Amino acid sequence: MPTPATEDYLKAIYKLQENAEAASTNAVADRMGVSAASVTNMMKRLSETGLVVHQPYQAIRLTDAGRKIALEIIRHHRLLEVYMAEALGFTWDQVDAEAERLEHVISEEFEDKIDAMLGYPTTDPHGSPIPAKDGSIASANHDRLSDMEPGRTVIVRRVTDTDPALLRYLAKLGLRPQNIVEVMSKEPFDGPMFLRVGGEEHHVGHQVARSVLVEDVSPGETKDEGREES
Amino acid sequence: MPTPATEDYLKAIYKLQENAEAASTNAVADRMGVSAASVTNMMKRLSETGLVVHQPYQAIRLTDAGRKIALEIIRHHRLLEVYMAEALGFTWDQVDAEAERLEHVISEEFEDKIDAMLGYPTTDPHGSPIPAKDGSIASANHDRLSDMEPGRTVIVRRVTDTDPALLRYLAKLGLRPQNIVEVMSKEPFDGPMFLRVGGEEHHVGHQVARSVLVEDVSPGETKDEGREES
DNA sequence: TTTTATATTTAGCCTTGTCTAAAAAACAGG
DNA sequence: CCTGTTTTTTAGACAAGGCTAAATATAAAA
Repeated sequence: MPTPATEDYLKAIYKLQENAEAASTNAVADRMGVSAASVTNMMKRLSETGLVVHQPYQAIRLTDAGRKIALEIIRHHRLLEVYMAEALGFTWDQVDAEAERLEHVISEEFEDKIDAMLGYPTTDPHGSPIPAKDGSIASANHDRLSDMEPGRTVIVRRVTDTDPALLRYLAKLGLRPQNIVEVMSKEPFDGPMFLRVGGEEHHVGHQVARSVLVEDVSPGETKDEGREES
Repeated sequence: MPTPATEDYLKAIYKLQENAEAASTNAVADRMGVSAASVTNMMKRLSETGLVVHQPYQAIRLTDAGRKIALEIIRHHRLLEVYMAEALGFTWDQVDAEAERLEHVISEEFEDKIDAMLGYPTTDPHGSPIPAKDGSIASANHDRLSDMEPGRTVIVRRVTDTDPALLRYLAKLGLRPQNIVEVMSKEPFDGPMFLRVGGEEHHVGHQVARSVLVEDVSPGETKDEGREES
């Protein structure tokens, strides 16, 4: 049985890889809020137990065993988020912090009970996919709102930030999964975007728009043919 | 913020004191499943942080600060037990083990939300009182079923064991809080009791009957006047 | 290609929580 | 009041996780 610390490291490495970033010692250290030396030390031990592969000075990779644990924890995390939002009335900015601690201690029965009670949800309140019990996970290839050109109409699919203040701001703007957004205009050099969301118009900064993933539903747009080279 | 281990020690000491037993090093070690040396070591540190008072070779006592933490954790534990039984469909033999881990990680918001959702319950599924937020706790002075004489009619108020197998056995017998029990007969020398519970008759051993706390409701019995010296 | 900057690892230390084995204190019986 | 038993504490070790400071690779720039 892995410790909470082990689970957190594996989760951090998984998320970096998922994000197509190299899981370097520093990247993991940043994400976890620990020193780089602590990461090196932990990687040595996780290598010995066969959860990661780490050659000195090279990127860290998860083994199948390591990935399995990471996905189990992410499953716990996201199911708990849905449960707390749906059943306990938590707001979407509160659920991450709470799930961060609960994810390490719930039993398989607990997981199964809330999963069934929620009707086997496939995404969490932020639109992130919930891994299945067998370790499979849906990987939607969404675009960033910040990359969308003026004139586009999109549906918000996912928000990739966990900062409660940012999430409250996004909720106020209506930038939540399933909501429709029209891109009115966009300033160059990573300037703000001008958006229409549910009848209201807002200017939002580039950093904010970067954390909002969307699906293009503009008239004439065919699914899955957006950014290929042609 | 106390660690889970600290919380567990304080809880164990609290329960011993509640049970009118001296919280000796050995008693705590037994209850926690650790060595006596570990307890001595931990008590030294908890003394330094002002959570217990421990003079070498003497019984351990909780300070006000220590008792406060113990009661907060017990509150978490019992609220979680009620919640899991009521809202998630766990059986009363499963809730203790699960709550044992969750009690250390839920936030105040989580606690408040389930408390409200449950309608501010005052006892857990085993009949144990739930401490209030201010640290007060109802102390009912119940008798042990094993001490009741033939002819008595009692109501089960509480079960003081957490072993799942025992709890399933008690449930099958109908020995659950609020159920009415008639003591038909009782063998001497800690022998078995013959009981009538909800139309059925059962022979139960002394150890089992000891863990069932009851309130005497026999005709002519006046409340709170049972075992005084007269 | 040499220098400089950045990333990573090593070395050494710390705290928490646990253990076993040995020493010491307390208790009980005669 | 001495002696054997039980309880408790001390001493010393260990594993998990974390840190800082110093050493060493690697990458970037001149």
